[in-house]
Amino acid sequence: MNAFSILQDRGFFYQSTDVERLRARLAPGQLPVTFYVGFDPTGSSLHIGHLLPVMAMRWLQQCGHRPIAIVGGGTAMVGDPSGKTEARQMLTTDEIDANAAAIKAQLGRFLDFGEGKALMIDNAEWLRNLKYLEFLRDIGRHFSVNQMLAAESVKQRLETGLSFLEFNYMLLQAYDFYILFRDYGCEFQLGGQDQWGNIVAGTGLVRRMLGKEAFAMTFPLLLKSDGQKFGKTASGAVWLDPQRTSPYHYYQFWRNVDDGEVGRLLGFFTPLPMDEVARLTAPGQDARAQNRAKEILAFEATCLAHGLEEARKAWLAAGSEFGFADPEGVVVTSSALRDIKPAEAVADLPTFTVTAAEVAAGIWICKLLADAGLCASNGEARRLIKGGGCSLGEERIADEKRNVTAADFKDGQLLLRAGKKNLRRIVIAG
RNA sequence: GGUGGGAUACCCAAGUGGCCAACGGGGGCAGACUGUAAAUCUGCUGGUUUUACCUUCGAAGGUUCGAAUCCUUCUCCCACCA
Repeated sequence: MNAFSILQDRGFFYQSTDVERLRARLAPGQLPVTFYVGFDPTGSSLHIGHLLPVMAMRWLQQCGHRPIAIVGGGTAMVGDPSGKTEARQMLTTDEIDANAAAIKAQLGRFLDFGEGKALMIDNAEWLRNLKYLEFLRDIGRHFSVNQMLAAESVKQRLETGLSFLEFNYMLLQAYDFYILFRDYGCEFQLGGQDQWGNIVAGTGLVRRMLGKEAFAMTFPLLLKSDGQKFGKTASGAVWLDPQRTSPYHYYQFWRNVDDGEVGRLLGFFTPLPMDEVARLTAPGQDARAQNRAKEILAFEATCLAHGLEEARKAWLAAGSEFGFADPEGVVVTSSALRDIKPAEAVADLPTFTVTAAEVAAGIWICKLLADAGLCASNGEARRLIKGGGCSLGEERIADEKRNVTAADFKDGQLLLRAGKKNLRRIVIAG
């Protein structure tokens, strides 16, 4: 199938250069296309907000095309002004290098970095050693300041101020594309909708410098139906790094998306065929079907990010905690989830260990909530209890001075809840 | 370079000597209702050993019985002028 059609059907297409030529270039039977997407190494982990391009790369790779992930070690030193109202803080080269390494490891879960199949390149390779005068003469001459000023991303920043350093970002990104085209045969760049100006600057530079045609495409901005940014929760971003966001919480993030989002998200973040997605999310479904669709979304997304085993554990843990949407397997799906039965459920809940001595002495409930990571402080734990949001096993806790003792444990364990969705299994060590 | 304005908690934003741990809104968390959804209503939203104390209103000093509020210096941002 034409990679272009796949991206379009699944909702990845926002805008591109010449649609028909791009579709023709990506058609089966043509030579594989080398394409690239840039990632900012400004953090040490990707989060859900980065995932849309990653999934698009995955589809393209599966159609036989070759992805290049550019980790912008060079451009990160400048900072992209697009979509930001303020200048970004600077990172040291050491920080950038460490972040780039971490990001590569995460991308490896989604892309096949096998021999010749995909590349990960740090643009610091060519950017850090640029000679200013040469760059101005060879590259700068191809850019019209008038045009740059007209770019939407620059316009916005003209309101609040834009340093010359940031203004140069577009040239650097265009230069990346030129180098990749020249040295790696990369003819296609993808990016977020806010990158459009930077990306077409690149295709323009390639045309002027090399007289060749390069392609560009952008993804839609992913927002929740209420206009909020997607992928943020109370605790901040939802990370791919299991140290920051556990597979269980990762699963839960997807499990709890708004009803209206499920279809779109299944298209973006799971490999399920689109006709199945349409069927799963057809209008007028009952609660079981809607929740099953969310389970499938969460399961598949977790499977990609953390692997089948973690996804299975997350599904079982969440299901044994909140109930399974479709325990009989009535809803038809091609997802591997259909082969996992709730009967296997052995609750694999986040666990916190206390010592026998602590239990013997009695543990203050607020301290336990805080230590177990359910509350940020004792004070927050107090407020939680005052608000009626804490329970121990089946018992709602009303007394903020209560101590947890051996009598509260059953078979050496105890379920401590903060709200409906956060809990810890408390076990006694030894 | 000159002149004026600004910096308050996660974000926006009041407060211009004691009633300020600091109005209000957003966001978030929790409770009720539900389907682990949305919408709605309610409570909470600096820390601690919680009727009290401690730290916080850009940074550092100072005045005062007492400062987010007054003074000095510094840093950063914005506007206008050059």
